[in-house]
Amino acid sequence: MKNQLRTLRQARGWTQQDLGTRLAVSRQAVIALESERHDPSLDLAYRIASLFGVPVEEIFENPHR
Amino acid sequence: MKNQLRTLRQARGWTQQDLGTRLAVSRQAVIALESERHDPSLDLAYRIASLFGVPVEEIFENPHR
DNA sequence: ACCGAATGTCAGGTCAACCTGACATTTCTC
DNA sequence: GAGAAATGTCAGGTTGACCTGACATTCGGT
Repeated sequence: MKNQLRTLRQARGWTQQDLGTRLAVSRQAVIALESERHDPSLDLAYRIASLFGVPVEEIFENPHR
Repeated sequence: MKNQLRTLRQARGWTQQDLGTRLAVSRQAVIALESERHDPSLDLAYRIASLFGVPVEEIFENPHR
């Protein structure tokens, strides 16, 4: 699923480890999300959206319409 | 995670099987979601939101912030 | 009260989304 | 160019979100 995670992280000047810590996930999980090998759980998607202060749909593109 | 799935389904007059078919998931998956034993994947959450025509956050309550 | 439809539950399986730890490669800074 | 930091990759493990199939219970219509 296409997403804006790397863009948002870099805009904050955070490392992948920084982001992982703030989201309470591993660095490898951040890599997998940024490289679009994993979709986040809904709960993690909500944590990400809250952290960046934008709606989930602005970070993870809804592939259904 | 608290959600409005049962309310929305019943408002449409659909059975759990009807909803499962429209979402391409099993009837048992619908039961698990309605009874809040499972959170949906982000992709399924998007399918649900698109089916009912409302934002994801209106169906599944964001527990963060 | 009966019957069928709807709902709920249980057992057992698969797979993707997480995890840790280790190592390789790339990029930044001096 | 050397060292450190950041990024990427791999192996192997756990768990929850799905699956099917079977059976039990509850509800609605006649």
